[in-house]
Amino acid sequence: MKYETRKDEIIQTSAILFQKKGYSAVTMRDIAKAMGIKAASLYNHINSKQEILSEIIISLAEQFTEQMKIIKTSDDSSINKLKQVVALHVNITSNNQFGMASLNSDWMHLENELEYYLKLRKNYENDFRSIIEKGIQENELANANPEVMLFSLLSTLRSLYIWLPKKEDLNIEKFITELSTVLINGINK
Amino acid sequence: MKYETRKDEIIQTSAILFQKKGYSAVTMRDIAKAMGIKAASLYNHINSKQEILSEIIISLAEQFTEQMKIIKTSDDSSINKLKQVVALHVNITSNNQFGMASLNSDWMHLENELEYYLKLRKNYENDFRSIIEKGIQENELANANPEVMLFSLLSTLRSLYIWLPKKEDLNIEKFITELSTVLINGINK
DNA sequence: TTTTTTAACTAACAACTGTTAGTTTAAAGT
DNA sequence: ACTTTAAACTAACAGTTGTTAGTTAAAAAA
Repeated sequence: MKYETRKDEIIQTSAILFQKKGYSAVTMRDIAKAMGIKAASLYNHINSKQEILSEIIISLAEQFTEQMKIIKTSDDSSINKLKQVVALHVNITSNNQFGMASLNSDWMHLENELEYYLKLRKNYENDFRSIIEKGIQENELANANPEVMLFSLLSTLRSLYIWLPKKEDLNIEKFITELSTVLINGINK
Repeated sequence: MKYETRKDEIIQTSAILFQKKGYSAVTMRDIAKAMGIKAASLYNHINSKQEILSEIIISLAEQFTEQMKIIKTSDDSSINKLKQVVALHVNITSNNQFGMASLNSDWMHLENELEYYLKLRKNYENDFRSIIEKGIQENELANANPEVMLFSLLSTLRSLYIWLPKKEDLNIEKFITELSTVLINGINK
């Protein structure tokens, strides 16, 4: 069986559609059609369109938060922690190709859960920033503007959902190594 | 006068709204309300909602394409060309904060102009890739995967529209230097 | 002064939106 | 055999959508 429950199937089908056109441009009739049923039938399994979006985004955001907490509290070097963050993004993204598009592009359409999402994101960014700042303090990272570093790293990691699907025959482990190298050592000779 | 024409005012007002909620979630009534007129009055100046999106996106995409052509055909070093590309993105983004959100998030809602937009983007990416590949060939850049380099650089530059507005009192020239340094030399000590 | 143009307005349209109510069918549980 | 549940259906709702038609008032051009 491909899906655990019918609700799960609705959520994953919706994620595919949301990724193509965005949450607002996808109708309940679009989702239903993709599943071969009528729009009203969706409501036997979910309570609202909004709930579908929440389920997609919040579960992903929580995965990031949980894993970041583990990385943050380990006693690895800053560089190693950053490598683990790269691996975290690549792994979650490659397993949730479609949902990551909603996380990045449709979070503002959350209603009840918007505040909670923003809290999770803020915490995540703060943890990320702490790792970088500690690395600079301890002379492990270059003495550059930590905000610029954070921006650059996070932008690349957040865009993975656009790029990973294009590379069908990708060796994930190799890619994590290559990406870490470029992000940490730059592109200079 | 803040706007050259009333049409220009509609386009710039729309860009602000599109940036917050995305093209599909913004209605003609929203745009009209933001301008203090009725939705039907917009049609004295523009032909369709679609036209507003096209005007925002295509003019920006053409700016990138034109400037890239100039950078590409100069006889600078690869590193200097890349620094110029960084400056190009920072400058266009800081002058078109809101429009850049549409360019990055709403291009798929283009209709007649979608094909043209995709052509411009493909050309731009190809030029970018050529600069990187030449840099590697001539031993100016690290011998890493050029696709990963391109992905990393482009992701960061395309996300500028999210970050620049947050830094109100930003020295643009200084930021271009800092960002170039991080992108080219990485974050390692 | 008269005419034309500009740019707003009201009213309405047909299509589409998320969602609800009530019904039907078949499988599962007793 | 009977009852309950799961999951589909049809029909409809009230509100919203982009857009058009026709009108009005004031400014610009003649």
